[in-house]
Amino acid sequence: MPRAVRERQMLDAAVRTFGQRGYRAASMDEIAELAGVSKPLVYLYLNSKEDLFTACIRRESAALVEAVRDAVTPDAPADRQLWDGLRAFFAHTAEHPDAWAVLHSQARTVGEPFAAEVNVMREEIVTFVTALIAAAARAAHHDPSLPDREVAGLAHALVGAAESLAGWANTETTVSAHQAAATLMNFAWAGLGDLMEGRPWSPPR
Amino acid sequence: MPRAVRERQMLDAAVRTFGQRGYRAASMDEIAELAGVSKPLVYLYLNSKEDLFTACIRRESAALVEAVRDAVTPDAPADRQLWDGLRAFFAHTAEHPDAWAVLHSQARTVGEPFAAEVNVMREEIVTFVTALIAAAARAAHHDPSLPDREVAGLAHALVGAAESLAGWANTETTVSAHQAAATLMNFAWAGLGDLMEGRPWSPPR
Amino acid sequence: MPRAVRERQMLDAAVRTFGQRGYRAASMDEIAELAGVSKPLVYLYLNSKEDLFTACIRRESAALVEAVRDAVTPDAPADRQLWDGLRAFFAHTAEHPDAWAVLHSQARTVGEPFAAEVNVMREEIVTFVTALIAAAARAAHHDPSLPDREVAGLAHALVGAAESLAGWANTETTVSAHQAAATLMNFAWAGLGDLMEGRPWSPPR
Amino acid sequence: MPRAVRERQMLDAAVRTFGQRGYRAASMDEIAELAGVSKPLVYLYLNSKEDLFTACIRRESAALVEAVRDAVTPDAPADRQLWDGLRAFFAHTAEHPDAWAVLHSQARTVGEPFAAEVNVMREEIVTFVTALIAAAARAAHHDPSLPDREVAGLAHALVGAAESLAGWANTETTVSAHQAAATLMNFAWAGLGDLMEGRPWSPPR
DNA sequence: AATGAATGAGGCTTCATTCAT
DNA sequence: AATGAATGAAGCCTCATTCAT
Repeated sequence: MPRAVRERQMLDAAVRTFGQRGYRAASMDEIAELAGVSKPLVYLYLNSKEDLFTACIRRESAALVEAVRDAVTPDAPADRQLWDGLRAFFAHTAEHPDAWAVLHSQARTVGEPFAAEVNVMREEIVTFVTALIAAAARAAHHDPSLPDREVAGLAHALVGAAESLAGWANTETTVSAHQAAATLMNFAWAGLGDLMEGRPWSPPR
Repeated sequence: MPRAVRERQMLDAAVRTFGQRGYRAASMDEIAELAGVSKPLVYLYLNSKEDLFTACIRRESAALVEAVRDAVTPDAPADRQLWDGLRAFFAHTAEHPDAWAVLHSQARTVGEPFAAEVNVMREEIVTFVTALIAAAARAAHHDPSLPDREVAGLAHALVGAAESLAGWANTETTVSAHQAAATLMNFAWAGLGDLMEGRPWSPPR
Repeated sequence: MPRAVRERQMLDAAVRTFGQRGYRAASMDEIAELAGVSKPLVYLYLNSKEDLFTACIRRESAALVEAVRDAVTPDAPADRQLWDGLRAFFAHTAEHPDAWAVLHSQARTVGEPFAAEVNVMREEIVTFVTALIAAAARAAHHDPSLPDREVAGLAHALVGAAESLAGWANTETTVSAHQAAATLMNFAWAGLGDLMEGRPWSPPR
Repeated sequence: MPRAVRERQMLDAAVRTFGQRGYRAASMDEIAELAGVSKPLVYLYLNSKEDLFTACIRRESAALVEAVRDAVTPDAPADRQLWDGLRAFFAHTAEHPDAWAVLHSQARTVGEPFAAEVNVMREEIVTFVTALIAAAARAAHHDPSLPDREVAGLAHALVGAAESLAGWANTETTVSAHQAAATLMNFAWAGLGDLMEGRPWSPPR
């Protein structure tokens, strides 16, 4: 069996185990067994538990970013981009709950090297959202645009809300990616103030 | 030294260790040493690692809820209640970063009993926020108010955004509780749409 | 409360705990709690776990020997003495199962000092039975009596059978001390050979 | 070194250690060292202290039963079968004193699961002896044979006497298996009554 | 290309025992 | 006469990792 295939099997097993048990509680024994190979082979291909975990983070980070990026049309209006990206995000995390657990819950609780690894991706997304908000603000009004720090804070809030809703949507099995995205757009774009007045946000087109 | 005092020392040490290392990586040896007692005494007073962790969760949950509750004036307008509560929340999490790590990051990644323990508190807060939103909606417009599921989703998004910003404010040491709360009110109450148009939310009074 | 009374309570608790759990598995904590006193008091009165166990063995040895001795009439015929002694033995062990467990099962499995302690009593009984058999043999036939070694072996076999039956009678709750003693007299006095021929032993008088 | 060999070494060491120290006092460290392996290997092959002890009991039970069974000729007269079986029993227990200690002394004092384990074998032997006695009784006299309960009691007494004599023969190093068996046949078959009259049992053939 | 065999190190937990009052 | 507070030592068990084949 070619090396690339074996390696993918191992990563699959590792993501599943790390996602369900956590980094410390996951044992190399369990991962090797789930992958259907002997433990020494795991070490031969992936070096150590730390390296294996890092490999999981990298692969799943890339997959998630790619899923979101593929869904967004670069030149569309800001709320449209957000709407498309969020739907892709919720759909991907719902389809790969263990991968999402690795990225969101596990990697950030283990310690610096891994938290940093996952933050690379997170900041990438935050930067994307920051740019989106800034562009929309510039397009909408002429006056002094929002201060940078403020925009960064808003982007963080938006991303945090999305992450939180991803967990909620995974728990409440009746909530679809579409619904989660709609809720978040309402919340983030229209704002509670407008919603109170009966002015919800509505999907473009 | 009286039992109650010793017990508090142990819990302090445990919260700090669990918060920084995580449940699995924290060793009872380290906790005992940090508390300045021998390991058997920890077991005599707190039974087991699981019980110790549970005791940490309970104590810190109660402390956080109390801090928020004390800051909110029950009959004030909704946005005022939110504004006060958020400032208290960000202030408390900033002052007790290890406690916040235990509640937010660690407890939810270890397994069911602990996640459930912390979710009790979380749901308490979500319920409070849900009621706040629902009341504001009823007060503001005459039409049939927002559907329950929708309101719950909004509350989850708001709480999630707050949790996420707490982490951000802890990382970026220059962000104060006041600023974090202002950012979130802008985001959540005014909404990005209004912000784009130059209509930020401003603190009541 | 006078010291003698307290001490008896402690020994009662110790016999019960040692009998049920075994020497190693019994904890001083459990014994102290069962006795209704604090642990330091147990140490003040009885010095150490070893000493406590030794005290249990001595007390229960003496009680068992006394029960048997009191039941036997010194000048009665040999089989009558045996019959009376066995009934007393089975009755006592049935009434004090924990004490019997300490003497028979626990003390002999812990290690030399304790096994020796209980063997003092055992040899006392074996010696008594040996003398009984020897006397009976001398009284019955004129010729060269049985060799000493042989008589000692028989006494050991008899005592061993009795000990084993005591366990059996304690397990099978329907077997009374009287029945156990009758079974053993049949077995030991008449012998299987005679029993096969329909010549059982029958109680004197 | 192949697994089967290592496993036997471990069981040998375990039987010796458990037999001499008892279940609780025996440490896995000591067993591993005596077996010449590291502790984790013991756990890898035998799972836990409990499982290791159970494995010891099973192996030694089987060995003892096999030794006795191999020595008995199925269709021989009852006293001949008993005589052969007892010699094999005393010879085996004398050759494997630690194994005998595990089965007789240790396993029965630790707690239910183990006592039950060893009782399986014991009952097997008692059943065999019971059948032997019953057959002999039927063959010998025409009258209604002995009641079942009575026969079971006799078998228990016989087995108990044998067990006890095994300990005695192991202690008194000058007593051979042959002598022990002869003593017991005298005692059990002829009975003290006959012996008093100078009518000992004598070996068949 | 792959594995059966093996271990050093470390973690959770318990227990007999003492000290200061 | 009695105890609340405290610990050194030791035991069971698991795990990441390597070697020889």
